[in-house]
Amino acid sequence: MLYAKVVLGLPIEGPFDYHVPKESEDKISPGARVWVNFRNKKEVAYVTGLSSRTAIKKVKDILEIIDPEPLIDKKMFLLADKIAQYYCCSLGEALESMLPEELRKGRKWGQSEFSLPKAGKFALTPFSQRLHFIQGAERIPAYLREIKATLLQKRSVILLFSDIALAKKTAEIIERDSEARVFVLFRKQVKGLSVWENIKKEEYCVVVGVRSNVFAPVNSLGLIIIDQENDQVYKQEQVPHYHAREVALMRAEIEEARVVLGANLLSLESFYLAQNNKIEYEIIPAEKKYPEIRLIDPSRVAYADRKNKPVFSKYLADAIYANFLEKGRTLLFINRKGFATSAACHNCGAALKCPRCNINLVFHFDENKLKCHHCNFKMLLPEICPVCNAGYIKYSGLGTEKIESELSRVFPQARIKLMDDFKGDLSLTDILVSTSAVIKHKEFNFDLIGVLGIDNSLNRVDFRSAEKTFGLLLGLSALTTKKIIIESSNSNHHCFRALINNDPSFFLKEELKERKQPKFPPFKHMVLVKIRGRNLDKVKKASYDLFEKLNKIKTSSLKLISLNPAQPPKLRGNFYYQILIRASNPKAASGFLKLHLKNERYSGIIITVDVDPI
DNA sequence: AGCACGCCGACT
DNA sequence: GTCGGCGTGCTC
Repeated sequence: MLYAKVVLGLPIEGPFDYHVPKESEDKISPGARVWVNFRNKKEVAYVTGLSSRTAIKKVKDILEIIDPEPLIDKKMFLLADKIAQYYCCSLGEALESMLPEELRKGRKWGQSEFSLPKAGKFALTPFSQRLHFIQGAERIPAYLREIKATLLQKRSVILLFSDIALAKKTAEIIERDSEARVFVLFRKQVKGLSVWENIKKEEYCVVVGVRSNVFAPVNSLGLIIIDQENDQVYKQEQVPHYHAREVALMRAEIEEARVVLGANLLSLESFYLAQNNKIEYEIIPAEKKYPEIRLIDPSRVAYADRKNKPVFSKYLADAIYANFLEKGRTLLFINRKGFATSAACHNCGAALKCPRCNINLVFHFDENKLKCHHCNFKMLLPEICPVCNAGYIKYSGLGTEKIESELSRVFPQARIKLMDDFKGDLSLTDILVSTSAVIKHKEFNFDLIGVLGIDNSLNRVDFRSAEKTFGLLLGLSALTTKKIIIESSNSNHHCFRALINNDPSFFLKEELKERKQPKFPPFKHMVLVKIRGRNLDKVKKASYDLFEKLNKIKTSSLKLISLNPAQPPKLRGNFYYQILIRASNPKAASGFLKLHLKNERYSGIIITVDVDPI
């Protein structure tokens, strides 16, 4: 008798034993997909091993073997295993996240006639030589250089970009520059499976795509390049919540490949990695002239219109008008999305921070209190600002929505457009009003950029708010060679000091210092246990119960920090609570959670784990 | 995750 | 008496 051990793409660990029918014994191998009957449903399963015995009494038969040859090789298993351990998911879930949709649904694929050359043994290179960081706007030539060197060794290259359009555009450039086959691969692509098959057939090639392309089925992987690696899109929103950068490092370790991380501004994670491993990072100097940056404190200057709500300062209004008279083009940037979460003094602009965590406090209407979402610190809303002893604290969020109509009122002669209904021709526009969507348009060139409400972005309840804000400002600075006027009451913030001096590395150094004391990433890891359900009382009860239970278990692998309603607390009919955990070692923390969440069952409640949440 | 089994309340 | 609510446990 022969039994197969299989795993499924479900949040249950397994493996499960199935009987291999006599006539199929020589047709099955580990790594193949099979159809099985699992709890009365026909499901795709992945064979992890074979055995002549089983401890299970009622074993079902395998219904059908899908792959005559293994689909998943040893390296894929190793990678899936690392992902499952790090991101606290089952092996089956990790495996499924690596495969294209069609294969997960049991579709057959054309086996490759290509057989790998005798596993070429690559020299074991130390970690620091396998990693390379590139900071600066003109990164493509550096990528081409790295790609060329890798192809020369007849090894494959995987490139990840933050969006599909950029991936396609760069694929064309690479195609022109090199002789190797270049593929574009992404999920939900027409004929995606055939592209996937073709990649498998190539001895070595270049594959360009977005996040999931980190799993491209190339042979002899030599290099993974992640462009704009600080972008949040590399984090997957569904289980398993993997980050392509982390997976790239895992895969590179298995396949002895190099990793190149590029960005206008490196992520704090990468910067920390570089510092810890004493890796010099390559800084590419910009060719464009850097604009003059001017900071205006909106609490200390006159406004364009005193009667109405202050929308923008007189200084900025005058500059826009002067620019208009000279037929210059203005961009007015408003970070519309980042609003109304912090409490700040209306006089001095200071945001109220948690004395323990140094992050912004959140105002809760129901209790009229300020709370820290990290450690549960609470305080009553003070009437007087503790920084300037005057003014009054306001729940912030200026009326930015009305910017466009305000502009039309102040400048009736100007042609004003919103980015949303912008139709590609900048020449007919005097003033463009936009959110961060404008940053993608690297071809834009303004004579003046006004930045409004950036303090809302800086004061957000998120330890990454400064990093995100600086990234935003850096992106804006590439859209002009002349002048940027920023309204902010935080003129001393390292974010602006770095911007004025065009020194991103200064920002990274300062930001790293800020994160050290509160043990924020990249110093420690965060883990979020999310509890969701349709009934708020049940979710609440289950959450408190779970928090208590986890808190009672003695462990050094993690520290429970807080239990709070999630942001947002209600989504698509479900209520969300979350337990925030700090850990030095995500693998150990995941192991702990897997072990102890296994027996935690609450009716109508679903618990998921997000390691390194964004 | 999703589904079956099972034990207590309102009903033709 | 039974239909059906959801709490609990299991999936080879």
